[in-house]
Amino acid sequence: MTPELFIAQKASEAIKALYNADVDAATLQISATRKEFEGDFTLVVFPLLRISHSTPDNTGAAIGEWLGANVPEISSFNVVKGFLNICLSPLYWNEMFSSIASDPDFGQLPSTGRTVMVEFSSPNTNKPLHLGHIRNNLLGASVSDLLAASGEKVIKTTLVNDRGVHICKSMYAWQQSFNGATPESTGKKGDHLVGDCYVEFNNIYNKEVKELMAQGMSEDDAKKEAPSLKAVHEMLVKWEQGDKDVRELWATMNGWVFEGFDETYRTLGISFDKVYYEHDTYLLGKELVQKGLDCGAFVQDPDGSVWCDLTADGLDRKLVLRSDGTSVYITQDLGTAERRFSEHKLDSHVYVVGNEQNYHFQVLKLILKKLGFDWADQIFHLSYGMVELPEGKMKSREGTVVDADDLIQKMYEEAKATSEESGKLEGMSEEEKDKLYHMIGLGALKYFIIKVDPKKTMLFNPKESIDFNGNTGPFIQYTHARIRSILRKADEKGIAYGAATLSTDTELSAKEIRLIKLINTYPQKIAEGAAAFSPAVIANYAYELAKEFNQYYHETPILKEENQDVLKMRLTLIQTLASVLVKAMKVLGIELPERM
RNA sequence: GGUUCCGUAGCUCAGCUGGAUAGAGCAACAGCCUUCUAAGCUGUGGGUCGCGCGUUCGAAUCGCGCCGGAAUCACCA
Repeated sequence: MTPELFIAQKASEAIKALYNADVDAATLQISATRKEFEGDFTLVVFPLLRISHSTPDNTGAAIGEWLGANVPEISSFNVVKGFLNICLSPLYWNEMFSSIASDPDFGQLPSTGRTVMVEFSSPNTNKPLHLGHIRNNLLGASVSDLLAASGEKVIKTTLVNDRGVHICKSMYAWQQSFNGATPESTGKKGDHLVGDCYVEFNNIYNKEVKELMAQGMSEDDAKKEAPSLKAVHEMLVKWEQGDKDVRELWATMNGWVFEGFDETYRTLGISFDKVYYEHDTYLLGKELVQKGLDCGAFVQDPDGSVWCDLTADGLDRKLVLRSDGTSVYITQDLGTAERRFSEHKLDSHVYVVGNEQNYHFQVLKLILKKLGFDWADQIFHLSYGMVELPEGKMKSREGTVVDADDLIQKMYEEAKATSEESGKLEGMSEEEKDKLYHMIGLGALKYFIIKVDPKKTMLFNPKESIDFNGNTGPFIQYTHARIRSILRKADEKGIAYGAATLSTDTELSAKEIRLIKLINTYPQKIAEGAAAFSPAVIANYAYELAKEFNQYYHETPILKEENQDVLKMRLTLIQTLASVLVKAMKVLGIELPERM
């Protein structure tokens, strides 16, 4: 039980005894006492005045006195302007601390028995990953871990958009201008090579359009009549017909991209439990169109196209089947959702997709509801904002796109430079150092992105590289390294510590109680973060924890302590702190080093 | 025009299930390494929480209306 709940229950009893009124403990407002006042938790008494028919001060004092007299865990209280500040006894904190320290599963919430699928990443196979994809991937991976920590069974998945015009464009350009180039022959990562093809296609196309216009064609016509575009559409038709040559090239080039993506995923520490490919799923959903017509949710126009009318919900009419009988994007999404819920017996499904698709998901949910699926309400669109540069949006046309691989490499190099400058890594092997630089570089990048509320547009300034000081990943990594360093020294001296060594009457300082209180809120933070699908909650919590430790570190020379009980308590405290930091950062996909 | 989201210090961001004097980091300035790691710590300056009205004992937080910004509203995905 949390201390807040404990106090609320006791306060509820107090109100019953004093005023003979029944108040639900859950409705009482208990919060951590602000630093400048004395106390651990504060009960706001204003809402109780209607019951007490007295002044805030008198009501607070009356409840405080009752609590002091009847609850042994409450050692003292004071009332300031309608706020009842309550101090819990040292024994209470000692016992709480010891129970946290001895619980290896602390922070893992009990199983809910629910299964939730998280779809994220879902890349197109014509371009390498960029900064926007990184935000998607990091959010998806960490929200998955967050949900798992909150007791859900999580299935991580991605839907690879491996078919369509975009990949045909790359294929066409490759045939025209790349003379059989392969990742091996060029030494290029596969996704980058295919990305170059895509860029090349646009060059070819634009040149053709210009030429046609020079011959007197209007811009609109030229854009439609460019031979390269026609060739690409032919290619797409051939692909749909299963043409052997086209399919072969398609498979080869997609293969290159997948190899490239895999490498980036591996570096980022990202994996999936199940991968869907669009060429397998793009025909799904057509039977739902019939179902919609049958139940009257959809209507068919004279030209044969099928629509869902959402004007009553403040939206527009939405096409679900073209007049030629082929399906559109949303048709497929309807079908895949239905299949996933039935195949995996899902209780819920989270889609990590950028906010440019807010409308799409709004429509998707509504249509599924109209089709009578009761799980439609269990679909959540984790919508995240764009990553912008100081000069605005990233634009591939202007070459301002921040490439994922480049950025990761840059972070590695900066971590290396900073580490070497500090000169603390003597005696570490080159291999270990290399691993550490990756850990720090990635830690900085991941934390930088995850600490921001997902739904907000965030700014990335490539010139002012990501910081390693302050509210950053490396700061938390550094904090962990410091703690491990102290514990190593304690081990060398043969000092035993850990939950089993604790004695319950060891005196705790105010700072230590603060730390314990903060550690104790970790499970609540996990629950809160999971409910909001926001790993940012955990990131900012971890920072708070690390900062609190660093202050403690400076005012308390831990190893100089002579009282053995106090020494053990302190070592156990920082050990527990380190383990919570590790857990919290693991949710964010950030590793913590032993040294740095 | 419809829908959704954002607006907090010079900059990047927390805080938002209503509570006490709105917090961090960066940048600026001033201190602290013979001490368990200075990627740290301490201090100073910096705010009309976009604006207004309302609800309330109490509003950055909730409601309504403006203003500013973003995304989206394809027989594209």
